[in-house]
Amino acid sequence: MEISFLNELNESQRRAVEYTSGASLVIAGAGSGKTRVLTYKIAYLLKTGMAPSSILALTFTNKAAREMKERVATMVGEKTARYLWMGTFHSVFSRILRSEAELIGYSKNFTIYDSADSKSLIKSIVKELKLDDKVYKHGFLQSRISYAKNNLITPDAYLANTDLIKADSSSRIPLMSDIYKIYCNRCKQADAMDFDDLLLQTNVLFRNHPDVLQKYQLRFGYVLVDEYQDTNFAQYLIVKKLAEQHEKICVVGDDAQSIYSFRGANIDNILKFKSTYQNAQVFKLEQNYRSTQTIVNAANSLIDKNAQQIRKTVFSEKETGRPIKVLSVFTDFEEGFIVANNISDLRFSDNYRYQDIAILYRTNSQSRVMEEALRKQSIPYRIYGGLSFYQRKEIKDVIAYCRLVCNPNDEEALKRIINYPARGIGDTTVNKLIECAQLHAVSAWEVLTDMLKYNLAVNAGTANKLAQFRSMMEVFAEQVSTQSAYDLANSIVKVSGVIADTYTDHSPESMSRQENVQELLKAIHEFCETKQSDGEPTALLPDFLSEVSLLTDQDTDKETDKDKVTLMTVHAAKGLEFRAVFIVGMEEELFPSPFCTQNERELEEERRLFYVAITRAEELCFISFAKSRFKNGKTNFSNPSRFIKDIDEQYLEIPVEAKPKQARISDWDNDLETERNRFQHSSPKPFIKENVLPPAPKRMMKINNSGGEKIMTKNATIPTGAFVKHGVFGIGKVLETSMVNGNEKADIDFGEKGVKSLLLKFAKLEVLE
DNA sequence: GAGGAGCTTCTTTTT
DNA sequence: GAAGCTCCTC
Repeated sequence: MEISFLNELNESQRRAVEYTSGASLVIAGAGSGKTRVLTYKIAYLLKTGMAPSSILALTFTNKAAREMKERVATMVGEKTARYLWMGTFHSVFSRILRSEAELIGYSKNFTIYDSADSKSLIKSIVKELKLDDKVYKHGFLQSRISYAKNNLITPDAYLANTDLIKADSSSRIPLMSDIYKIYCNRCKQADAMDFDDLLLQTNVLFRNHPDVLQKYQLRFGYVLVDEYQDTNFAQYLIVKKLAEQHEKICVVGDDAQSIYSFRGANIDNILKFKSTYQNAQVFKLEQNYRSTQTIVNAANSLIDKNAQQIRKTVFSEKETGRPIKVLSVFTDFEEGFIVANNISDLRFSDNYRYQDIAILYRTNSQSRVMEEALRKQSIPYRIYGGLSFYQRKEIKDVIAYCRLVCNPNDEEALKRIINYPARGIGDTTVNKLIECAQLHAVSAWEVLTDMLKYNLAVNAGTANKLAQFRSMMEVFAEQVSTQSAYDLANSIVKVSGVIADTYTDHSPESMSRQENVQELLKAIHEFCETKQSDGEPTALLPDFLSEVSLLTDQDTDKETDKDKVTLMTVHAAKGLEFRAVFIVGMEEELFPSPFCTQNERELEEERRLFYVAITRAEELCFISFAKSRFKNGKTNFSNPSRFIKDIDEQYLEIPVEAKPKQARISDWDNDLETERNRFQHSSPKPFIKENVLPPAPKRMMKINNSGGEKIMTKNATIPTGAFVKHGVFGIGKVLETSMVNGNEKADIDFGEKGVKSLLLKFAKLEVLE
């Protein structure tokens, strides 16, 4: 059959698209047209006679799914495309779980706990068990539970696993397995699944109900998976089971862009695909259509340092392009300033629009300095990540009401709103309520429905308040199946008093809370309208909730954000591309993250992360590092990231003094001094002001600021014999002071670190009185 | 039980 | 620097 759109593909892309007779793995280098292959393959399957409802295409983000659906729709028509099973793992399988929920002991309207809900539940369990929350840290417990679920280890299997039990007792958390078990029971009791459950319970469903598995095996004639390198064991197994019979499966990914192991992603899934599917065909897409040769080659030279990888030769036939510019700066403030300057330059002399430019960083907390610098220079920007719309307090409050109305057993929702707005039901009462519920092995709501029966020990006044709350919720609950989602949500915010609570004053904060609540109502309204125009029955509140719980920040993207610079983490940037990219904060202790330098495997993942960052750039890439950075309330000194050295120098433009030599600390101090001199002389204007410095702690006298302006005073002279504190060398004793070219110099004994000669003008010293 | 002051801790990436 | 927590007062 001649299908004309295949001519729009290169040879290897075309071969990957046309192979549909068995399992296939498409290794798609960065920028090699991965999404193109997926969409064309789906179009090809449709053109060759497959029904759209037989095609299952799984992605990791809603955005990727939406974009792919749109692209398929332009090729085969919207009418066909809408019947495709296309979405994230979590959304597709939550849909399947809802229709099969009763089989595994959940109800159709089960709640999805987000990670804040999980965290809160874990905290209360630790508290109820009267454990020390400094030993049993909720973050660690949460990741441990997530790890277990991702690897399909049930609480019983956990208990039987001697390795895990040993690890827990050596981490001094021997009760970990109990917490895990209680956590699962509580979720079940609340009729709630957390994110990991959506995958775990799907596996449970398929394992315990072979007929159900078979139904879906027959339904899905072809399975496609995007970003396969990011799948975890639970996802791997779901996919494997679904494709077991026919092996009509195509996975697409790039092992070099595997950056989600912290979420359980297992790079082995892609590395060992060929042994899972014996007859699998492998296609490699190696031509990069995105970036200049320099950027591709630089990225190749970096990733070459990783041992774990599927070797491939990514190449570009675009122009050579300019080298990657390395910017060495003194402070994080200067970094922001320089980046902002460069952005203005690009805009005026190289004709870049703001939307062509992105600033990428390792951690969200780095966005603040960048933001300030951009604002000072009136550069429009848009920050992705951080606190998303659905994580704001007022939004979570309203959603919690909705959740409780749809699922009265939802304990986390109940805890959140039982006393919001304040109605005199305090912590003591809530604790009693939950304790009582645990005692009788029922949900907290169940206790509320019959406080006498369960012997809830509260006084009459409190009992009355609880009863009032209960009847309010019952009135809402009665309307769940009759009122539209919008009408019900509207009466909830009015009757519950949430709206009134946001109108208490006229502060900007409460104004913005009002706006947000209105915005949410608008979103529910739009949701109902869309369903209606699709000819579906009236959208109910549970319908809205099932969609909203899997939305993320990126999905609330407004199209009104036109010409703005993009600020995001490198993780969030995966899959995106920009003409110019600034990768900031390329420092040790930051990128690679100090949590990931323990072993080679983690370090390689960080290197892949840097690889992802570089390959976002089409034309220009800038890498910057600061020698000092304000972090967690204090200034830290750091060295350039080891990863900069991993890039072949021929693709870099490095300022002389920033050449990464063996960064010995004693050399570093000299570098700092050179740098400070350079900075003082070349800086266009001093933008580091006194007030950006952290306040000097009591009993300490500040000798110097960090560069721009001299604030040293005569009486700041250090007496011989005084003890001083230095950011890098620690505490030392002043041996001698002298004047060098009009500058005061001190010889200081730092003990193990040796005796250093420092110019007081430059060295950041605190005198310990 | 509510709300605020002051202390401590803790820092990664997210469907 | 910010969020979370505890303790204190009303």
